[in-house]
This record gives sequence, C-alpha cells and structure tokens, in this order.
Amino acid sequence: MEPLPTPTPAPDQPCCAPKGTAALGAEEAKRKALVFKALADPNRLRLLSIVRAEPSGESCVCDLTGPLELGQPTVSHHLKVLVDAGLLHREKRGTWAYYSLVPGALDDVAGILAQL
Amino acid sequence: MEPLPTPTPAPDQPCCAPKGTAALGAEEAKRKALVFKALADPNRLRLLSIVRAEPSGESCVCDLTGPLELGQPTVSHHLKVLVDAGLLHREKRGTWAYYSLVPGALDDVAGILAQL
DNA sequence: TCCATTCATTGATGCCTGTCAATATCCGGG
DNA sequence: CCCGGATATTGACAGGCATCAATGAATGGA
Repeated sequence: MEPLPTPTPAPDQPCCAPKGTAALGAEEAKRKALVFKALADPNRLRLLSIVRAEPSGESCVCDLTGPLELGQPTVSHHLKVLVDAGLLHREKRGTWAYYSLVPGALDDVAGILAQL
Repeated sequence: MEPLPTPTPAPDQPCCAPKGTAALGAEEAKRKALVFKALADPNRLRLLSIVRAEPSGESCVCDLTGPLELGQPTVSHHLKVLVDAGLLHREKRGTWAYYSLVPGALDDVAGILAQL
C-alpha cells in the first residue's frame, strides 16, 4: 500500500532529492503532497491535537467521536488516513483500538517544509 | 479576505489557542487546515520549490508553466491559491507578475505543526 | 492608435473526498 | 456457544477541486 515515504535508507532507492537543493521533481512532489493532504482537514488536525494532548499519549476511537461531533465510521476513516500518512500509530488491545502519534513524524513534515 | 492567520498580535483578537496546550477548537482547526490545503498539491509544492530555488528569489508565470507542464491558467490558479494562503507574494511589474516567498511563512506552518 | 504579449478570469468537466447509514468483523464475557 | 460492545468496511451521495479551452484585462512598443 506504500503507506509513506519510508525513512529507512533503502540501498538501491534513487528516490528523494537527487541534487542538493534543486527544484522538486514530479514524483517527489507527489509523495510529499500526500502528507499535507492528510493534514488538510480540520477534523484530522483536531484528531492529532487530541491525541497529542492526552497525557497517556494515546486515545481510543470512543474518546474521539465525542469532541469531533462526527459519526464513528467517519472518525475511523480519518484515523485511517492519518495512519496511512505515517502520522499515527494504531495498536489494538482487546476490543479497543488505541491511536498514538508516530514519534518524529510531525518533525519530518516540518523538515519537508524547511528543505522544500 | 482574511488571507492567513495573521501573526500580528491584534489586541482584541480572541483567536488562536485559547489555553496553553488544549486541543484544537473547531474554528481554529478550520483556519489552520487552510494552509495545509494549499500545500496538499504536488504542483503547488513544486511551484514553491522553484520560486525558492531561484537566485533572485522570484519567478514570473512564464518561467513556471514550462517545468510544471501545465497550462498557463492552471498555473495562475495554483499561484492564486498560494497567495491566498499567505505563502507567496505577488508583485506586478509591467506586463509580468513576479511571485516570491513570503518571509517566514513556511516557518509559521512548521510552528503550527510543532504546537498543534 | 493598434497590436502583441503577459497574466487573470470564467465556464465546463471529470475526479477526488468527507460524510453518513447500514453492515461486517473482532473480541471478551456469561 | 451465543451475545453485546467497539471498530472497521462498504455503498451512496453531495460538495470540492484540478484541469483545460476560451475569453477578458492590462501593459508596453511600433
């Protein structure tokens, strides 16, 4: 499913910025735009914010449907988008699914902006 | 037109994060999502990148249609989105329109991510 | 004054996306 | 083994968006 531009330094990957500070190529731009697409929704920003504000660092779906005033399927959909973008981590414990921020993921996005 | 969450410390503005590190409110999230919407397109990322890579710090539309392989109206549309988002500055000199990065705008976006 | 060039705007079209209702899946308890 | 609760998935629908062709507006030169 190619969830994200994996930060693993793949050996034979000719991906990423070819030259030092040249303009973005079409493929590279397409990949980087995916993360911003995930962030380009108010409810998804709120989801990230709520998870971040949680002292335990994680939230289950049942704690997220309330503040957002959205249906449970919609919240699950948004969470899936954030997971696919590499921003959230999903861990299922028993009946509940706990979502937490992927460490450094937001910093990586900031890095994209800085280098562009 | 409210181009952006203006960084000017307006006196009577109850906007922005009300409490220190509380979860994003609906209105605040909606505003912040606008910037990411502007960034959530590969061609707009490339536009920012090209303008940034330019030694003079600015580019005219005629220099941008070529690399993107897009029609001129489409490029103008994307540029307008970036200007409305507060990321690009437009200055018309003679027949040409020169676009340049708004200083600190990308840093502000990174700040949104850091605080969320 | 007229024309060519540069850019913006409008209208149309097809695709993508956010949302919900309904349903399916998974798990723990009795 | 069946039931109830928590999530995920599917299908459908409306609205938004990226793109283009055609047109309009503004500027500078002949």
